[in-house]
Amino acid sequence: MRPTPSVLHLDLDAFFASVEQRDKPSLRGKPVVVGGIGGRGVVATASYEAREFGVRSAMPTAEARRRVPHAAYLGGRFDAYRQSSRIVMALLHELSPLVEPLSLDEAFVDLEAGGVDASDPGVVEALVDELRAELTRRTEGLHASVGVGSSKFMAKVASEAAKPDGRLIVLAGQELDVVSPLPVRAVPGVGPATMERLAKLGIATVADLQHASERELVRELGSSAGSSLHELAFARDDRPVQSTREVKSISVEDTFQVDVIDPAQLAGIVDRDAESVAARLRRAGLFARTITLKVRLGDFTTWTRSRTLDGATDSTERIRSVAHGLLSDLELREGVRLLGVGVANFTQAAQEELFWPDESPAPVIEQVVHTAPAMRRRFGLADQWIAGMDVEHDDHGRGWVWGAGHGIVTVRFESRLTGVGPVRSLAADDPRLRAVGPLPMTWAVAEPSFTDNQDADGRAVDAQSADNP
DNA sequence: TCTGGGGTCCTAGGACCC
DNA sequence: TCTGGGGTCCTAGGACCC
Repeated sequence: MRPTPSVLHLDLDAFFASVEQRDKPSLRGKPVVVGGIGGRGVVATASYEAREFGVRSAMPTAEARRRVPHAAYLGGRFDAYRQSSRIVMALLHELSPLVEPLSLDEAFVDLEAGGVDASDPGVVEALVDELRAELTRRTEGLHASVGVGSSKFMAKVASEAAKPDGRLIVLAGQELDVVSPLPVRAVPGVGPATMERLAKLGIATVADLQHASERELVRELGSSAGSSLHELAFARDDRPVQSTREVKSISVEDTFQVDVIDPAQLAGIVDRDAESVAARLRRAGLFARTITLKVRLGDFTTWTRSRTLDGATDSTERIRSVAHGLLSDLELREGVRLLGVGVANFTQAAQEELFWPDESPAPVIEQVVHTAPAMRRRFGLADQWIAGMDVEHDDHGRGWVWGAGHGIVTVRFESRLTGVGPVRSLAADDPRLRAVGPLPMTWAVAEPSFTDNQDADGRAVDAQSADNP
């Protein structure tokens, strides 16, 4: 804990949904849900209008549709989110060289490292107000909540309390007043399972947590969670803001619209996943020793099987062959809901083994019928028009896909720079209609070059963005 | 209502070595 | 001969986060 509130946490409000409302004038003030829009999708972000109906992140989209049938359901445009995220991160870098992105829409900033006089509350208040106003200007209408405190924990708790579109600066000495009345669930790291265990001990609030002994917490939650929770209960937290973090793993997984039973089809999916993971590994200039296969069955039972090699590899063939070996060791009699391949245990240099041990050879796939939407998109087989995506028409200009099916695609022709535009239905194979990228922002931030990417590879944000659809 | 995809960190048990 | 303790590596699963 620092003697002054010099850690800042910024969180963009309803980020994905807000970008959609900014770029789609007809959706402003309306319920918008961004996430998986297939039968097995979940909500990534709901606009505040949708939240009024009880729609929440991680809720099955089917449930959201039941609650708000009239909301706009959009598949997400990660290029657009990344574009705005870069503007925000660049703005934060103007405050301090020490910025730690947690995701596209969240970051910590070390104000002390930026030379800010955090001992003067007036200085911090003015800085945060200017930051939020400038953020809204540069992103052309997004809003952020900002918390400032004497540690990462306090800053995060403060920004959460400030939501939406607010700011809270917790002065040194006020920490316990802010933290004590909170439910334990508000402490980062306390999820449903931990909350249940604490409830059994009669602990519901942070104040309750303060009265529990560290020994009791460690006995119930294990040494790591137990002692860290005991510290956080008193707002003690000395974790530094870290601008770079090493990537520890890379993975790809797909949930299928319908469970897959056909072994040849499963093998084909493992093939594609292994290829995609190997490509990302090479792009990052890394070599992996551990390869993991993940399988989820129809009843949600989840298995992972992994193998650690003597050497480190970035070879598609090697990863494919190990993943196939792991798959064939499983006895799959039921349908598979999810399949994925991951790599971990990285080194910076190849340490290829001279000989590969005998593994089950990768089966020859004659014909693979991919059912996952991501897979179909990759193959351009179907789902050409996904709700929410940016399109351009030779005659009607820029717009976005409102819906598609039965050979028809419905487009609303509008953009961030127009008013609410008209809706037109077109033939799905209209040659004058094509998918396009997001409209450039006036406040442009250069996309990180390939070299920059490698340098910044430590950051989870970059690892995530590498292969998003 | 029926549960995404990308990650990180932790735990526990077994193998193995000294 | 039975009995160690500590450290490291690997595997599997689980909790959590956005």
